[in-house]
Amino acid sequence: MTQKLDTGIRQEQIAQAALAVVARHGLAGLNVAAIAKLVGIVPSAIYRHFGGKDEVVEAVLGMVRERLLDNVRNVCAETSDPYERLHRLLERHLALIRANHALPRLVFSDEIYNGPPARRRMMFRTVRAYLDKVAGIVREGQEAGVVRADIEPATAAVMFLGLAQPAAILWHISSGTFDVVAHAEEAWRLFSETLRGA
Amino acid sequence: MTQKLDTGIRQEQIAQAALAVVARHGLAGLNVAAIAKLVGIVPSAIYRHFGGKDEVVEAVLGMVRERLLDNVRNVCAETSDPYERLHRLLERHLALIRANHALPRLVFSDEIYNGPPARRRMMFRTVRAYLDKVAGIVREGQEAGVVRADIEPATAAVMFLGLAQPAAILWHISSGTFDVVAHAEEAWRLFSETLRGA
DNA sequence: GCGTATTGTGAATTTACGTTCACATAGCGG
DNA sequence: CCGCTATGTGAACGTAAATTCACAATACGC
Repeated sequence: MTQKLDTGIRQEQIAQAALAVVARHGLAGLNVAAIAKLVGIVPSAIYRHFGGKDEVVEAVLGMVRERLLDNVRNVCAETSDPYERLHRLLERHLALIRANHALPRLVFSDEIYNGPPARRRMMFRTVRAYLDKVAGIVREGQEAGVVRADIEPATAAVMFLGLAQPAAILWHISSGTFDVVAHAEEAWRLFSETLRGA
Repeated sequence: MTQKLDTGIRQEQIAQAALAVVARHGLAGLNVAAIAKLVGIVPSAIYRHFGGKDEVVEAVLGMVRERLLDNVRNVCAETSDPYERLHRLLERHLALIRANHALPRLVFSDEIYNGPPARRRMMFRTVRAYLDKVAGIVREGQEAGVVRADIEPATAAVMFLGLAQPAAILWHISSGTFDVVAHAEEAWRLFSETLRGA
Protein backbone atom coordinates (compact mmCIF):
# COMPACT_ATOMS: atom_id res chain seq x y z
CA MET A 1 0.00 0.00 0.00
CA THR A 2 1.05 3.59 -0.52
CA GLN A 3 2.77 5.26 2.36
CA LYS A 4 0.40 6.98 4.74
CA LEU A 5 1.01 10.68 5.12
CA ASP A 6 -0.45 13.40 7.27
CA THR A 7 -3.43 15.31 5.90
CA GLY A 8 -1.46 18.54 5.91
CA ILE A 9 1.19 17.04 3.64
CA ARG A 10 -1.38 15.44 1.38
CA GLN A 11 -3.35 18.64 1.00
CA GLU A 12 -0.20 20.33 -0.18
CA GLN A 13 0.62 17.53 -2.61
CA ILE A 14 -2.91 17.41 -3.94
CA ALA A 15 -3.08 21.15 -4.49
CA GLN A 16 0.23 21.14 -6.35
CA ALA A 17 -0.77 18.16 -8.44
CA ALA A 18 -4.04 19.86 -9.26
CA LEU A 19 -2.20 22.98 -10.35
CA ALA A 20 -0.01 20.84 -12.60
CA VAL A 21 -3.07 19.26 -14.18
CA VAL A 22 -4.66 22.65 -14.71
CA ALA A 23 -1.41 23.84 -16.26
CA ARG A 24 -1.61 21.08 -18.84
CA HIS A 25 -5.31 20.67 -19.45
CA GLY A 26 -7.02 23.73 -18.08
CA LEU A 27 -9.57 23.91 -15.32
CA ALA A 28 -12.09 22.07 -17.45
CA GLY A 29 -9.67 19.19 -17.80
CA LEU A 30 -9.11 18.95 -14.08
CA ASN A 31 -10.40 15.65 -12.74
CA VAL A 32 -9.77 13.85 -9.49
CA ALA A 33 -8.44 10.78 -11.28
CA ALA A 34 -5.60 12.79 -12.82
CA ILE A 35 -4.78 14.47 -9.53
CA ALA A 36 -4.73 11.16 -7.69
CA LYS A 37 -2.47 9.61 -10.30
CA LEU A 38 0.05 12.43 -9.96
CA VAL A 39 0.02 12.20 -6.18
CA GLY A 40 0.31 8.45 -6.31
CA ILE A 41 -2.89 7.58 -4.52
CA VAL A 42 -6.29 6.34 -5.55
CA PRO A 43 -9.03 8.86 -6.47
CA SER A 44 -11.20 8.18 -3.47
CA ALA A 45 -8.28 8.94 -1.17
CA ILE A 46 -8.58 12.59 -2.19
CA TYR A 47 -11.74 12.75 -0.12
CA ARG A 48 -9.79 12.02 3.05
CA HIS A 49 -8.13 15.40 2.69
CA PHE A 50 -10.62 17.56 0.84
CA GLY A 51 -14.37 17.77 1.05
CA GLY A 52 -14.61 17.46 -2.70
CA LYS A 53 -13.31 18.71 -6.01
CA ASP A 54 -14.55 22.21 -5.29
CA GLU A 55 -12.32 22.50 -2.27
CA VAL A 56 -9.35 21.37 -4.32
CA VAL A 57 -10.11 24.06 -6.87
CA GLU A 58 -10.23 26.61 -4.07
CA ALA A 59 -6.78 25.50 -2.99
CA VAL A 60 -5.46 25.85 -6.53
CA LEU A 61 -6.85 29.35 -6.84
CA GLY A 62 -5.23 30.19 -3.52
CA MET A 63 -1.86 29.02 -4.80
CA VAL A 64 -2.18 31.06 -7.95
CA ARG A 65 -3.14 34.08 -5.91
CA GLU A 66 -0.06 33.72 -3.77
CA ARG A 67 2.27 33.36 -6.73
CA LEU A 68 0.89 36.46 -8.39
CA LEU A 69 1.11 38.59 -5.28
CA ASP A 70 4.53 37.21 -4.41
CA ASN A 71 5.81 38.63 -7.67
CA VAL A 72 4.58 42.07 -6.70
CA ARG A 73 6.01 41.84 -3.20
CA ASN A 74 9.37 40.70 -4.52
CA VAL A 75 9.86 43.43 -7.08
CA CYS A 76 8.80 46.03 -4.55
CA ALA A 77 11.35 44.70 -2.10
CA GLU A 78 14.12 44.65 -4.68
CA THR A 79 13.98 48.19 -5.97
CA SER A 80 12.13 51.41 -5.36
CA ASP A 81 12.25 52.82 -8.88
CA PRO A 82 8.73 52.49 -10.28
CA TYR A 83 9.90 51.73 -13.81
CA GLU A 84 12.29 49.08 -12.65
CA ARG A 85 9.58 47.59 -10.49
CA LEU A 86 7.06 47.41 -13.29
CA HIS A 87 9.58 46.16 -15.79
CA ARG A 88 10.63 43.32 -13.52
CA LEU A 89 7.04 42.58 -12.62
CA LEU A 90 6.20 42.24 -16.30
CA GLU A 91 9.11 39.85 -16.82
CA ARG A 92 8.08 37.69 -13.89
CA HIS A 93 4.46 37.71 -14.81
CA LEU A 94 5.37 36.37 -18.22
CA ALA A 95 7.76 33.84 -16.70
CA LEU A 96 4.94 32.67 -14.45
CA ILE A 97 2.66 32.27 -17.42
CA ARG A 98 5.28 30.43 -19.42
CA ALA A 99 6.06 28.10 -16.56
CA ASN A 100 2.42 27.53 -15.83
CA HIS A 101 0.78 27.19 -19.16
CA ALA A 102 -2.83 27.54 -18.09
CA LEU A 103 -2.59 30.45 -15.70
CA PRO A 104 -4.15 33.01 -18.02
CA ARG A 105 -6.91 30.60 -18.93
CA LEU A 106 -7.69 30.21 -15.26
CA VAL A 107 -8.83 33.77 -14.86
CA PHE A 108 -11.17 33.41 -17.79
CA SER A 109 -12.24 29.89 -17.12
CA ASP A 110 -15.90 29.07 -17.37
CA GLU A 111 -15.71 27.14 -14.14
CA ILE A 112 -14.95 30.37 -12.33
CA TYR A 113 -18.15 31.91 -13.59
CA ASN A 114 -20.42 28.90 -13.63
CA GLY A 115 -19.16 27.62 -10.31
CA PRO A 116 -20.08 28.88 -6.86
CA PRO A 117 -20.32 32.68 -6.66
CA ALA A 118 -17.79 32.72 -3.86
CA ARG A 119 -15.23 31.47 -6.34
CA ARG A 120 -15.74 34.33 -8.72
CA ARG A 121 -15.63 36.78 -5.87
CA MET A 122 -12.32 35.37 -4.70
CA MET A 123 -10.89 35.62 -8.21
CA PHE A 124 -12.12 39.18 -8.41
CA ARG A 125 -10.47 40.06 -5.12
CA THR A 126 -7.22 38.52 -6.34
CA VAL A 127 -7.17 40.48 -9.57
CA ARG A 128 -8.13 43.66 -7.82
CA ALA A 129 -5.44 43.19 -5.21
CA TYR A 130 -2.91 42.80 -8.01
CA LEU A 131 -4.20 45.87 -9.81
CA ASP A 132 -4.21 47.90 -6.62
CA LYS A 133 -0.57 47.13 -6.01
CA VAL A 134 0.38 48.06 -9.55
CA ALA A 135 -1.63 51.26 -9.26
CA GLY A 136 0.18 51.95 -6.00
CA ILE A 137 3.54 51.71 -7.75
CA VAL A 138 2.34 54.17 -10.39
CA ARG A 139 1.01 56.56 -7.76
CA GLU A 140 4.30 56.51 -5.88
CA GLY A 141 6.01 57.34 -9.13
CA GLN A 142 3.71 60.30 -9.61
CA GLU A 143 4.35 61.52 -6.10
CA ALA A 144 8.07 61.25 -6.75
CA GLY A 145 7.55 63.26 -9.90
CA VAL A 146 8.90 60.66 -12.33
CA VAL A 147 5.52 59.63 -13.74
CA ARG A 148 3.13 61.92 -15.60
CA ALA A 149 0.55 63.29 -13.20
CA ASP A 150 -2.35 63.33 -15.66
CA ILE A 151 -2.69 59.56 -15.71
CA GLU A 152 -5.15 57.70 -13.56
CA PRO A 153 -3.10 55.06 -11.71
CA ALA A 154 -5.97 52.58 -11.96
CA THR A 155 -6.05 52.98 -15.74
CA ALA A 156 -2.32 52.54 -15.96
CA ALA A 157 -2.59 49.36 -13.91
CA VAL A 158 -5.16 47.84 -16.25
CA MET A 159 -3.07 48.86 -19.23
CA PHE A 160 -0.09 47.20 -17.60
CA LEU A 161 -2.05 43.96 -17.49
CA GLY A 162 -2.78 44.60 -21.15
CA LEU A 163 0.90 44.34 -21.96
CA ALA A 164 1.02 40.72 -20.88
CA GLN A 165 -2.49 39.43 -21.33
CA PRO A 166 -2.92 39.42 -25.13
CA ALA A 167 0.65 38.27 -25.61
CA ALA A 168 -0.10 35.34 -23.37
CA ILE A 169 -3.16 34.48 -25.44
CA LEU A 170 -1.19 34.56 -28.63
CA TRP A 171 1.56 32.48 -27.18
CA HIS A 172 -0.96 29.94 -26.04
CA ILE A 173 -3.00 29.85 -29.15
CA SER A 174 0.05 29.67 -31.37
CA SER A 175 1.44 26.72 -29.41
CA GLY A 176 4.46 28.69 -28.35
CA THR A 177 5.26 30.15 -31.75
CA PHE A 178 4.58 33.77 -30.82
CA ASP A 179 7.57 35.48 -29.24
CA VAL A 180 6.16 36.76 -25.97
CA VAL A 181 9.40 38.18 -24.64
CA ALA A 182 10.18 40.21 -27.74
CA HIS A 183 6.69 41.65 -27.79
CA ALA A 184 6.78 42.42 -24.10
CA GLU A 185 10.05 44.30 -24.43
CA GLU A 186 8.80 46.45 -27.27
CA ALA A 187 5.43 47.02 -25.61
CA TRP A 188 7.15 47.92 -22.36
CA ARG A 189 9.33 50.45 -24.15
CA LEU A 190 6.27 52.22 -25.53
CA PHE A 191 4.29 51.97 -22.31
CA SER A 192 7.09 53.32 -20.14
CA GLU A 193 7.58 56.19 -22.59
CA THR A 194 3.91 56.99 -22.17
CA LEU A 195 4.22 57.03 -18.40
CA ARG A 196 7.26 59.26 -18.53
CA GLY A 197 5.51 61.73 -20.78
CA ALA A 198 7.17 63.81 -23.46
CA MET B 1 -44.99 18.23 -33.55
CA THR B 2 -42.65 21.08 -34.21
CA GLN B 3 -42.65 22.53 -37.68
CA LYS B 4 -40.22 20.87 -40.04
CA LEU B 5 -37.60 23.16 -41.49
CA ASP B 6 -34.86 22.79 -44.01
CA THR B 7 -31.44 21.74 -42.76
CA GLY B 8 -29.93 25.02 -43.91
CA ILE B 9 -32.37 27.02 -41.78
CA ARG B 10 -31.93 24.73 -38.81
CA GLN B 11 -28.17 24.91 -38.98
CA GLU B 12 -28.43 28.66 -38.81
CA GLN B 13 -30.85 28.55 -35.89
CA ILE B 14 -28.78 26.01 -34.04
CA ALA B 15 -25.58 27.97 -34.47
CA GLN B 16 -27.22 31.15 -33.22
CA ALA B 17 -28.81 29.37 -30.30
CA ALA B 18 -25.46 27.84 -29.44
CA LEU B 19 -23.83 31.26 -29.53
CA ALA B 20 -26.51 32.53 -27.16
CA VAL B 21 -25.85 29.68 -24.75
CA VAL B 22 -22.12 30.30 -24.91
CA ALA B 23 -22.78 33.98 -24.26
CA ARG B 24 -24.57 33.12 -21.03
CA HIS B 25 -22.74 30.08 -19.76
CA GLY B 26 -19.46 29.87 -21.60
CA LEU B 27 -18.26 27.14 -23.88
CA ALA B 28 -18.03 24.71 -20.97
CA GLY B 29 -21.69 25.30 -20.24
CA LEU B 30 -22.70 24.60 -23.81
CA ASN B 31 -24.82 21.48 -24.02
CA VAL B 32 -27.06 20.16 -26.74
CA ALA B 33 -30.07 20.14 -24.45
CA ALA B 34 -29.85 23.90 -23.94
CA ILE B 35 -29.38 24.52 -27.66
CA ALA B 36 -32.34 22.32 -28.52
CA LYS B 37 -34.54 24.07 -26.00
CA LEU B 38 -33.73 27.47 -27.48
CA VAL B 39 -34.39 26.28 -31.01
CA GLY B 40 -37.60 24.58 -29.91
CA ILE B 41 -36.69 21.05 -30.87
CA VAL B 42 -35.62 17.95 -29.03
CA PRO B 43 -31.89 17.30 -28.40
CA SER B 44 -31.61 14.37 -30.72
CA ALA B 45 -32.93 16.47 -33.57
CA ILE B 46 -29.69 18.42 -33.52
CA TYR B 47 -28.03 15.38 -35.04
CA ARG B 48 -30.14 15.69 -38.16
CA HIS B 49 -28.28 18.88 -38.97
CA PHE B 50 -24.88 18.53 -37.40
CA GLY B 51 -22.61 15.55 -37.05
CA GLY B 52 -22.22 16.24 -33.38
CA LYS B 53 -21.52 18.87 -30.77
CA ASP B 54 -18.07 19.50 -32.19
CA GLU B 55 -19.50 20.62 -35.49
CA VAL B 56 -21.84 22.98 -33.71
CA VAL B 57 -18.90 24.49 -31.88
CA GLU B 58 -17.13 24.94 -35.20
CA ALA B 59 -20.13 26.85 -36.46
CA VAL B 60 -20.15 29.07 -33.39
CA LEU B 61 -16.47 29.87 -33.82
CA GLY B 62 -17.16 30.71 -37.44
CA MET B 63 -19.86 33.17 -36.43
CA VAL B 64 -17.61 34.83 -33.91
CA ARG B 65 -14.89 35.09 -36.51
CA GLU B 66 -17.24 36.81 -38.89
CA ARG B 67 -18.45 39.29 -36.32
CA LEU B 68 -14.93 40.24 -35.37
CA LEU B 69 -13.75 40.71 -38.91
CA ASP B 70 -16.94 42.53 -39.87
CA ASN B 71 -16.07 45.17 -37.31
CA VAL B 72 -12.71 45.71 -38.97
CA ARG B 73 -14.19 45.83 -42.44
CA ASN B 74 -16.85 48.30 -41.37
CA VAL B 75 -14.56 50.81 -39.72
CA CYS B 76 -12.20 50.64 -42.66
CA ALA B 77 -15.06 51.37 -45.01
CA GLU B 78 -16.32 54.27 -42.93
CA THR B 79 -13.18 56.34 -42.61
CA SER B 80 -9.61 56.37 -43.78
CA ASP B 81 -8.06 58.13 -40.81
CA PRO B 82 -6.11 55.47 -38.88
CA TYR B 83 -6.91 56.97 -35.48
CA GLU B 84 -10.58 57.21 -36.23
CA ARG B 85 -10.54 53.65 -37.52
CA LEU B 86 -8.87 52.25 -34.44
CA HIS B 87 -10.98 54.31 -32.09
CA ARG B 88 -14.20 53.07 -33.64
CA LEU B 89 -12.90 49.54 -33.80
CA LEU B 90 -12.17 49.65 -30.09
CA GLU B 91 -15.68 50.90 -29.38
CA ARG B 92 -17.26 48.17 -31.45
CA HIS B 93 -15.07 45.49 -30.06
CA LEU B 94 -16.20 46.44 -26.59
CA ALA B 95 -19.82 46.65 -27.72
CA LEU B 96 -19.50 43.16 -29.15
CA ILE B 97 -18.11 41.90 -25.88
CA ARG B 98 -20.81 43.59 -23.86
CA ALA B 99 -23.54 42.23 -26.08
CA ASN B 100 -22.03 38.80 -26.10
CA HIS B 101 -20.93 38.20 -22.57
CA ALA B 102 -18.72 35.18 -23.13
CA LEU B 103 -16.87 36.23 -26.25
CA PRO B 104 -13.57 36.96 -24.54
CA ARG B 105 -13.78 33.71 -22.61
CA LEU B 106 -14.16 31.88 -25.87
CA VAL B 107 -10.67 32.70 -27.03
CA PHE B 108 -9.23 31.39 -23.79
CA SER B 109 -11.58 28.52 -23.35
CA ASP B 110 -10.18 25.17 -22.36
CA GLU B 111 -12.30 23.50 -24.97
CA ILE B 112 -10.35 25.31 -27.65
CA TYR B 113 -7.11 23.83 -26.39
CA ASN B 114 -8.29 20.45 -25.24
CA GLY B 115 -10.46 19.92 -28.26
CA PRO B 116 -9.36 18.91 -31.74
CA PRO B 117 -6.16 20.62 -32.90
CA ALA B 118 -7.95 21.95 -35.94
CA ARG B 119 -10.08 24.03 -33.64
CA ARG B 120 -7.13 25.75 -32.05
CA ARG B 121 -5.62 26.37 -35.43
CA MET B 122 -8.79 27.98 -36.66
CA MET B 123 -8.93 30.22 -33.61
CA PHE B 124 -5.30 31.13 -34.18
CA ARG B 125 -6.00 32.04 -37.79
CA THR B 126 -8.92 34.20 -36.68
CA VAL B 127 -6.92 36.12 -34.12
CA ARG B 128 -4.02 36.54 -36.50
CA ALA B 129 -6.30 37.79 -39.25
CA TYR B 130 -7.67 40.37 -36.84
CA LEU B 131 -4.21 41.40 -35.75
CA ASP B 132 -2.98 41.62 -39.33
CA LYS B 133 -5.77 44.00 -40.23
CA VAL B 134 -5.07 46.19 -37.23
CA ALA B 135 -1.37 46.15 -38.06
CA GLY B 136 -2.29 47.13 -41.60
CA ILE B 137 -4.15 50.18 -40.35
CA VAL B 138 -1.12 51.18 -38.32
CA ARG B 139 1.21 50.68 -41.25
CA GLU B 140 -0.95 52.81 -43.50
CA GLY B 141 -0.79 55.50 -40.85
CA GLN B 142 2.97 55.29 -40.86
CA GLU B 143 3.12 55.53 -44.62
CA ALA B 144 0.87 58.58 -44.47
CA GLY B 145 3.24 60.05 -41.90
CA VAL B 146 0.70 60.41 -39.10
CA VAL B 147 1.97 57.51 -37.00
CA ARG B 148 5.44 57.24 -35.50
CA ALA B 149 7.70 55.25 -37.79
CA ASP B 150 9.73 53.56 -35.04
CA ILE B 151 6.86 51.33 -33.93
CA GLU B 152 6.44 47.81 -35.16
CA PRO B 153 2.87 47.59 -36.52
CA ALA B 154 2.53 44.04 -35.21
CA THR B 155 3.44 45.17 -31.72
CA ALA B 156 0.99 48.04 -31.91
CA ALA B 157 -1.71 45.60 -32.98
CA VAL B 158 -1.17 43.34 -29.99
CA MET B 159 -1.12 46.35 -27.72
CA PHE B 160 -4.38 47.48 -29.25
CA LEU B 161 -5.91 44.17 -28.24
CA GLY B 162 -4.48 44.86 -24.80
CA LEU B 163 -6.67 47.94 -24.49
CA ALA B 164 -9.83 45.87 -24.57
CA GLN B 165 -8.83 42.46 -23.30
CA PRO B 166 -8.04 43.10 -19.62
CA ALA B 167 -10.93 45.52 -19.36
CA ALA B 168 -13.20 42.79 -20.60
CA ILE B 169 -11.88 40.41 -18.00
CA LEU B 170 -12.46 42.88 -15.24
CA TRP B 171 -15.92 43.65 -16.45
CA HIS B 172 -16.72 39.99 -16.52
CA ILE B 173 -15.19 39.08 -13.22
CA SER B 174 -16.74 42.04 -11.48
CA SER B 175 -20.20 41.12 -12.76
CA GLY B 176 -20.46 44.33 -14.72
CA THR B 177 -19.25 46.65 -11.97
CA PHE B 178 -16.07 47.71 -13.74
CA ASP B 179 -16.60 50.63 -16.12
CA VAL B 180 -15.22 49.29 -19.39
CA VAL B 181 -16.10 52.30 -21.49
CA ALA B 182 -14.46 54.80 -19.18
CA HIS B 183 -11.31 52.74 -19.02
CA ALA B 184 -11.23 52.25 -22.74
CA GLU B 185 -11.54 55.97 -23.41
CA GLU B 186 -8.69 56.82 -21.08
CA ALA B 187 -6.55 53.96 -22.34
CA TRP B 188 -7.24 54.98 -25.92
CA ARG B 189 -6.18 58.54 -25.17
CA LEU B 190 -2.82 57.33 -23.91
CA PHE B 191 -2.34 54.76 -26.64
CA SER B 192 -3.14 57.16 -29.46
CA GLU B 193 -0.75 59.69 -27.93
CA THR B 194 1.92 57.03 -28.03
CA LEU B 195 1.27 56.31 -31.69
CA ARG B 196 1.34 59.99 -32.55
CA GLY B 197 4.66 60.42 -30.82
CA ALA B 198 5.84 63.58 -29.06
C1' DG C 1 -53.75 12.97 -53.59
C1' DC C 2 -49.47 9.66 -53.00
C1' DG C 3 -45.28 8.08 -51.83
C1' DT C 4 -40.86 9.10 -50.39
C1' DA C 5 -37.13 11.38 -48.42
C1' DT C 6 -36.43 14.46 -44.69
C1' DT C 7 -37.03 15.97 -40.18
C1' DG C 8 -38.77 15.50 -35.36
C1' DT C 9 -39.45 12.47 -31.14
C1' DG C 10 -38.74 9.76 -26.99
C1' DA C 11 -36.42 6.09 -25.13
C1' DA C 12 -32.25 3.64 -24.62
C1' DT C 13 -27.19 3.45 -24.54
C1' DT C 14 -22.69 4.85 -23.50
C1' DT C 15 -19.23 7.28 -21.28
C1' DA C 16 -16.92 10.04 -18.02
C1' DC C 17 -16.84 11.72 -13.50
C1' DG C 18 -17.61 12.83 -8.82
C1' DT C 19 -18.68 10.75 -4.76
C1' DT C 20 -19.72 7.17 -1.16
C1' DC C 21 -18.85 3.10 1.37
C1' DA C 22 -17.30 -1.07 3.54
C1' DC C 23 -13.10 -2.86 4.34
C1' DA C 24 -7.93 -3.05 4.91
C1' DT C 25 -3.81 -1.36 6.88
C1' DA C 26 -0.38 1.58 8.69
C1' DG C 27 1.42 4.43 12.20
C1' DC C 28 1.08 6.28 16.83
C1' DG C 29 0.04 6.65 21.91
C1' DG C 30 -0.39 3.58 25.75
C1' DC D 1 2.93 -5.47 22.22
C1' DC D 2 -2.09 -3.56 21.80
C1' DG D 3 -5.52 -1.09 20.03
C1' DC D 4 -7.30 3.07 18.13
C1' DT D 5 -7.55 6.52 14.71
C1' DA D 6 -6.22 8.30 10.44
C1' DT D 7 -5.33 7.08 5.84
C1' DG D 8 -5.48 4.16 1.58
C1' DT D 9 -8.14 0.92 -1.54
C1' DG D 10 -11.33 -1.01 -4.85
C1' DA D 11 -15.90 -1.56 -5.97
C1' DA D 12 -20.23 0.44 -6.43
C1' DC D 13 -23.49 4.25 -7.15
C1' DG D 14 -25.51 8.42 -9.06
C1' DT D 15 -25.65 11.84 -12.38
C1' DA D 16 -25.15 14.52 -16.37
C1' DA D 17 -24.41 14.76 -21.03
C1' DA D 18 -23.48 13.10 -25.82
C1' DT D 19 -25.03 10.08 -29.04
C1' DT D 20 -27.83 6.33 -31.32
C1' DC D 21 -31.98 4.21 -32.86
C1' DA D 22 -36.56 2.69 -34.08
C1' DC D 23 -40.54 4.98 -35.06
C1' DA D 24 -43.73 8.90 -36.32
C1' DA D 25 -45.10 12.83 -38.76
C1' DT D 26 -44.41 16.37 -42.10
C1' DA D 27 -43.38 18.52 -46.55
C1' DC D 28 -42.20 18.14 -51.25
C1' DG D 29 -41.91 16.02 -56.05
C1' DC D 30 -44.88 13.41 -59.05
